[in-house]
Amino acid sequence: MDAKTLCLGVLTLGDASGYEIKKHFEEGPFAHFHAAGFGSIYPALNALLREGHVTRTETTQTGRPDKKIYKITEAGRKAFRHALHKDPAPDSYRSEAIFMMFFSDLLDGDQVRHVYDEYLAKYRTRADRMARQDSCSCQNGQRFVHGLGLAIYRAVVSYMEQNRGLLLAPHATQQGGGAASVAE
Amino acid sequence: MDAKTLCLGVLTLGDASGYEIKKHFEEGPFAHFHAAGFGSIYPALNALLREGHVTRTETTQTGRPDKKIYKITEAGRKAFRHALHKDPAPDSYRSEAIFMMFFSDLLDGDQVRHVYDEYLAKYRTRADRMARQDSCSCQNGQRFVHGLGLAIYRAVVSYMEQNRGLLLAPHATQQGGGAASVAE
DNA sequence: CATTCATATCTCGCAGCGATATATATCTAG
DNA sequence: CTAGATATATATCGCTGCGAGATATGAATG
Repeated sequence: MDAKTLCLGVLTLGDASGYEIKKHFEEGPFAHFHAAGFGSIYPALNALLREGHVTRTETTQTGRPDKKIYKITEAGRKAFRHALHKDPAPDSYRSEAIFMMFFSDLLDGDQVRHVYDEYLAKYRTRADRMARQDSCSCQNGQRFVHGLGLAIYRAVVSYMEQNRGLLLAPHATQQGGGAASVAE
Repeated sequence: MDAKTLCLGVLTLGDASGYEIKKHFEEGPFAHFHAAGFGSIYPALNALLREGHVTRTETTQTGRPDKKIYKITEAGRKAFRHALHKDPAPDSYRSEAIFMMFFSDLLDGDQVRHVYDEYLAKYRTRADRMARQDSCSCQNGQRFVHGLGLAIYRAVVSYMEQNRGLLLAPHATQQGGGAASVAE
């Protein structure tokens, strides 16, 4: 699925600028299942404009830089629906943090603890934020995806809490404690 | 984390050819947390050879094409350990299937059912395979990562089974027949 | 008064994914 | 018995697109 299709998808939810589309991929409802950077979004929007799949309105703002609001056209909706009817590419997940934890025996204790703590904190924050967001979205697909994200985040948090001992020294589970043998 | 570091990581687990390294990323213990294609692996191995981080042994096989076995050097181990001490890049997860399910209201029922069924089947298979693999790996980091993968897959399967109704029409599950109201 | 942050658009280089080419032996189907 | 698929094995090429930076400005922070 290319960047154009992703942008069209966001635009079916409402008109937006390139900047807003990016934010959508960072904080929005499917932030957790896809990403896109400026380097893909802006070229994609220009291509969509050329193809007549979106229209562009330039809004002059006082103070702020000018905004270019993109709106999906009927042709765009049709193209998007068409793209959704192809077989989905397989999922791809990549996590450097987990790769590091896999090799925890090659790392010193402080680094493992650091990576573990940061990772758990990040997933806790996300789970909390998602739980608060609730399902303001009325559409079933959106509710389904939101719930799935939440379920995954909770599973990760729960597993990590219960298996901390596997990664971090078998002796002390305390963090404040006095670093007995671990000296640097 | 670049392809070179990923290859070094695999080679700390044992000598391997480029082909075997690829298989490692497809079926091995961290298959689920990273991927790499030939287009990244072979150039990476050549670069590592130039840098002295691996050595290469050409083995002539009868029948099969020649194999080039790569072995990590002391310098390579050091470089790998060094790379593991940098802050990990944030996770990235991309799933076209979930993106599609998000927009399930724009798709016709057959397509949604198709995507849902394929997706659930794939995750069930993976969860089963992982459960069977067990933790033959004695190292803690490997056990931790294996368990985490299993926990995530189980959470996905469980959530999807319980929330099938959100995506697929509330009335009928209609697989074959005329479909009354409640079939399941 | 300086700096950092948030809004906003856009380009460029480099990494790397997917597809393809090449070669061969075995396994499967017609 | 041959045709095609499958598995082993290496390698390159083009296109996509990510990350980093350039550019611009007002508002909040120090």
